[in-house]
Amino acid sequence: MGAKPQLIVKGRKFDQVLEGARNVFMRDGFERASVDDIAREAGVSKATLYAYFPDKRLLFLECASAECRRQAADAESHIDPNAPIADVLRLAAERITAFMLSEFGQRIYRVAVSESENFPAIAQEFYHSGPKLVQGRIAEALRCAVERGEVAIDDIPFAAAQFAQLCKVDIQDRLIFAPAPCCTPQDTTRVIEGAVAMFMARYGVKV
Amino acid sequence: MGAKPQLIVKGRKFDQVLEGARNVFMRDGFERASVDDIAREAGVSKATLYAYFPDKRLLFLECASAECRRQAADAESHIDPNAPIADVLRLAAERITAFMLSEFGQRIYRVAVSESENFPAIAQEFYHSGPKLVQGRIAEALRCAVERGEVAIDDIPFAAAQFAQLCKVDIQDRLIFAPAPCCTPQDTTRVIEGAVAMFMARYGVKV
DNA sequence: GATGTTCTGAACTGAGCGGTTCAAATTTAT
DNA sequence: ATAAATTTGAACCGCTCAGTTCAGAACATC
Repeated sequence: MGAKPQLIVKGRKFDQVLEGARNVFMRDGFERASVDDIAREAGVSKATLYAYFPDKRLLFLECASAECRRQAADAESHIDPNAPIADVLRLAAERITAFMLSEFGQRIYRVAVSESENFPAIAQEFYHSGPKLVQGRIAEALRCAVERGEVAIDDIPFAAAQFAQLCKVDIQDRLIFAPAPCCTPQDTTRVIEGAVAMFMARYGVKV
Repeated sequence: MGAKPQLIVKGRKFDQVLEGARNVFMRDGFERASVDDIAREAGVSKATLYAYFPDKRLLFLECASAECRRQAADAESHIDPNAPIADVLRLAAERITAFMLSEFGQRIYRVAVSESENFPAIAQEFYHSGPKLVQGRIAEALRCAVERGEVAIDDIPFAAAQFAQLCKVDIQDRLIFAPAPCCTPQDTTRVIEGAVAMFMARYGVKV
């Protein structure tokens, strides 16, 4: 049989550890997560865990980095640069709101904010593999649309940031601060349509 | 001499305790703040502290509530409902960005997010005495402007939320996630002017 | 099935923290 | 001055948690 792809990981349980840590850290944050809990969740002995990661902080850093990479990979959507810009924006808005509404999106944001002071490196990585990356994608699409003459924009990155921001209207704050059932699909749709309408009103070229 | 205003507080050191707790909680968050630290910061013995607040959580709740009230009081600015709406919005935007950029604004947001899961009541109070309140103020101003025929808006609260959101473009994320020197006054001005321009393009009535 | 590696489980250390206690000291009120 | 209320400091309890240790079991490899 063909040799299985031998990864650089030293032992069998490496991935289990990372997976378990991911769950617990995302659930409880860095401080409240206990190493014993992580070991239990990972189905691994504490000794094994410490064989791989001699320090809780290192384990957290590794997890957070992995999550950021995963997040960036998930954002790898193919944007059709030839579609009408309003459609492209609507699609982007749908992805942004969906991410915010997802369990994963909320948890990672919370953890990133909470630990941004103790782990500034992680905060930066999150920023670049999340908001900044999205902004860049939108900017690319806008650049195409400007060339096609659909929109007139002087500061493209800024306009992209404005649009991304408009997608969060009322959703982000309520998700974080208000109790659970706070964003109906209708709300989301209104935010998305509102964002597109506002953006086109500002930058759209009258036909 | 006239009797000093006797507050309902039982002892002399009550305010000291609250003040010290405020500082430490805002610096370290709930979990990382130690009661011994708070007592030291307040210049008060641990026994005294526990005489007033028999529980760390109660102390935190009291502090957070007080901060929310303070925050709401600070927002008590007089909006001239007869001024042109663009000017009103510009002023509101300046206040919003100034708050975000302030040390206080950043700390309270961070703490609110961090503790929103363990203290949902606090999170809600923060939301209502902060973002929600601001949104309400803007909505009022918009209502006047609609009556004057300066703008045409169907969903006023939503439009207010949109504007408030536009004031945070790129600032909020960078303040939280990126290292310190990240927002020049020029950046801020661009965000404010960009928000007003966009809002007026969408809702302004052509003269 | 022998050998070397990885994993286990459970006990242990040491430190920090929330919360308590109390006799003595200080402040305030009468 | 005296009595009552408040504050102090320091020791103390019980608990949790990060990190260590190690003899032996499970596993992989040849």
